[in-house]
Amino acid sequence: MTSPGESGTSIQRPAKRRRAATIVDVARMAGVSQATASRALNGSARKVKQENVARVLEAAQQLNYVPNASAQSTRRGDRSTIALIISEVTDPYFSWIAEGVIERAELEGMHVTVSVTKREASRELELIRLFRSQRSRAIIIAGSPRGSGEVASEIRAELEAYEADGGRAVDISESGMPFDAVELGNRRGARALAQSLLGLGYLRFAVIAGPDERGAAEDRVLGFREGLAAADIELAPSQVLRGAFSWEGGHTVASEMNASLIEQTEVVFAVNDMMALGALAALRSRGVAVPADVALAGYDDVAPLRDTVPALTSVRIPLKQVGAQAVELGLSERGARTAVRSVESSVQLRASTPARH
Amino acid sequence: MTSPGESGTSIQRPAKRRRAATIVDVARMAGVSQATASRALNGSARKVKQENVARVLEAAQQLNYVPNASAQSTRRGDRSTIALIISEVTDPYFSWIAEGVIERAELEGMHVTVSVTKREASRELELIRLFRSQRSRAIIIAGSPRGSGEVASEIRAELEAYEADGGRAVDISESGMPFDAVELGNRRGARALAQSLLGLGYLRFAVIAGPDERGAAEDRVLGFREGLAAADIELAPSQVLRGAFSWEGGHTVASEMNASLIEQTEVVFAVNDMMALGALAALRSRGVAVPADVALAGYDDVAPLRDTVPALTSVRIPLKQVGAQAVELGLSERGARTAVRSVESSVQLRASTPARH
DNA sequence: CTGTTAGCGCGTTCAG
DNA sequence: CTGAACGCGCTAACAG
Repeated sequence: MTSPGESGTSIQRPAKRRRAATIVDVARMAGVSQATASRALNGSARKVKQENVARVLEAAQQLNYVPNASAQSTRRGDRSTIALIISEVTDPYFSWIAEGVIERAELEGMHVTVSVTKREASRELELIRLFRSQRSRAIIIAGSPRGSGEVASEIRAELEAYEADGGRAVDISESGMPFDAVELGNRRGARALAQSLLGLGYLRFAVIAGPDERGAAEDRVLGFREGLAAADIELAPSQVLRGAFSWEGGHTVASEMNASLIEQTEVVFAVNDMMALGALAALRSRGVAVPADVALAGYDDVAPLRDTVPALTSVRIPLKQVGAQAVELGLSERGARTAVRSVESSVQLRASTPARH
Repeated sequence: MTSPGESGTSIQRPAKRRRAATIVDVARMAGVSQATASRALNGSARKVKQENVARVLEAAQQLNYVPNASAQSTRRGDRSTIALIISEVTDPYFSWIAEGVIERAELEGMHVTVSVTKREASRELELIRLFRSQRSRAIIIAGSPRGSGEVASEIRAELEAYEADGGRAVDISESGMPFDAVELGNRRGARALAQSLLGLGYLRFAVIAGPDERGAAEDRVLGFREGLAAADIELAPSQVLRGAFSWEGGHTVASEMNASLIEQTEVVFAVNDMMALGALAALRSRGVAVPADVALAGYDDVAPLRDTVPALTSVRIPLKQVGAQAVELGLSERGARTAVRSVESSVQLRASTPARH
């Protein structure tokens, strides 16, 4: 909160009109009717005399005319923007999905508006309502925190209403909601990771999981459990630590992790890379060497985080592709049943989980 | 590109009406006039009988009514959303600014729509036009690539037109454009970094800069030069390497960096952290040890990138605060002159630049 | 307190 | 090919 601070050397600003030019102004200036102006500006079916087109375009240029998007879509019933709802902008998991969504949408000539829930279901509900009211073409939701509470069913109802009005909801997750979805294969990926780690000779595990048992991230815990079960290994409750889905979350969990638990653990699996990195930092500052004292694996395999030291074992998800597929679903014709796309993930073994002798 | 893939077990979707309910539907159902319905829904000045309010709300609920945002703003001339234009979503520099913008905007009850230029000026122009047409309350631009070309002046004209129509443009950078701005102190910060490095005993420098001499990042090169000049050290052209503003950019530059140049260099300054990390990875794979063989510094001090090994020296900018201030400017009354806010940055010396002997 | 009427800015019939 | 007139969904005047 700095003070207003008007810089002394700053530039004078030209003061002009206050109201934006409308198509009527353009028409008047061009000396044609408003209808003709409209036709000239957005090549309608009807033809307009070349000369008039030129005059209108000239006038528009002159007046710096831009159509009023609200009025336009009021009239046309437009649905020309895609809404993307994510939990957190600064989390690379979400920003890579966003990248994919934006790129693919642009290819289709659509614009994307990104908004953030901060993992609050109430905010998600509010946003869905907003986009419904804005007549967005599709609403893509990545990482909804909704479990089964009060708000959760309101959200579902809102999305159903949105679809009833002709919108398209696309879920990025594992959820069995009645909407189209892009599945990340979290469960399968985590199972594969567990098996890979077993293959490397690890036998004693701990998991750094999300704050509660809701959401798609929990599928990673589940899958990991299943993978271990194949070797008759179970995860005791004390071996599943919970924290926020962030660097800080992983850091906190690892900082507070019981020393004897660390002692007994050969490898820690954090359900996403950010948490893994937080844990890595915390372990390091506790004097616990990774991977010498304890190995570490993450999930998502987010690009710039790959080259930590030691390099982090993770499960790669083609996040950009996930975003792109969500757009494709959102733009496709809606069938009678929900459509599901899924992507392949792959275990990336690196230095943070060396083979155990 | 996966095939449509309709999952067999997927859920049946309820098919309903196709047109969204309007306020007329609500009014009819409640048995009141459309005007009363409007008043009941958004508590206007006039009072409405309690019973009617209840009937209207009930009907709205029943019909799953949501106001048509376009029609609403067509009528009210609304300006209730803030537009944020950034270069890249996946770059933490921008996503942290976005975080600040979104949080602060939410405090003011405004929504933010984020969009991305991919550093293409033409795309920036298109977006500004879009937001002008959408009557956004303010347009906040972070990291505009605009230099002085053809598009650059079009962009400027577009922004001026936008302001003439009552919008507010806010620039996040160092630019001397006639718009309000949040200054990052790039030049000052880079100068301070140079001086700190000199203080540590470094005498031979190289810089990894942006792809060209446009934009705010170039101020960092300039400031760095100024800092060195104080010790009578100049940066030869061969000591300024240019690459893309990304991990890949830094990686490429460092990969292709002349071996003898590395030999002669004591410390490399990359104009942002992402590039620094890319360079770090490249150097490492070339067998050049950091900081033993060459030291390394970045800029921005972006959060989750701090705990690399070695920890990266950088210049911290309070990015969230920058975003917040941009919102404050965008929402403030416009004065006759452009307003400028500035934030303090601070050099963070870490293991990647140890003191020399 | 309410209903009727008049626009907001635009695209689009329907006559010329 | 063009203009006059209408209506999208909504809010805000104006009369009751």
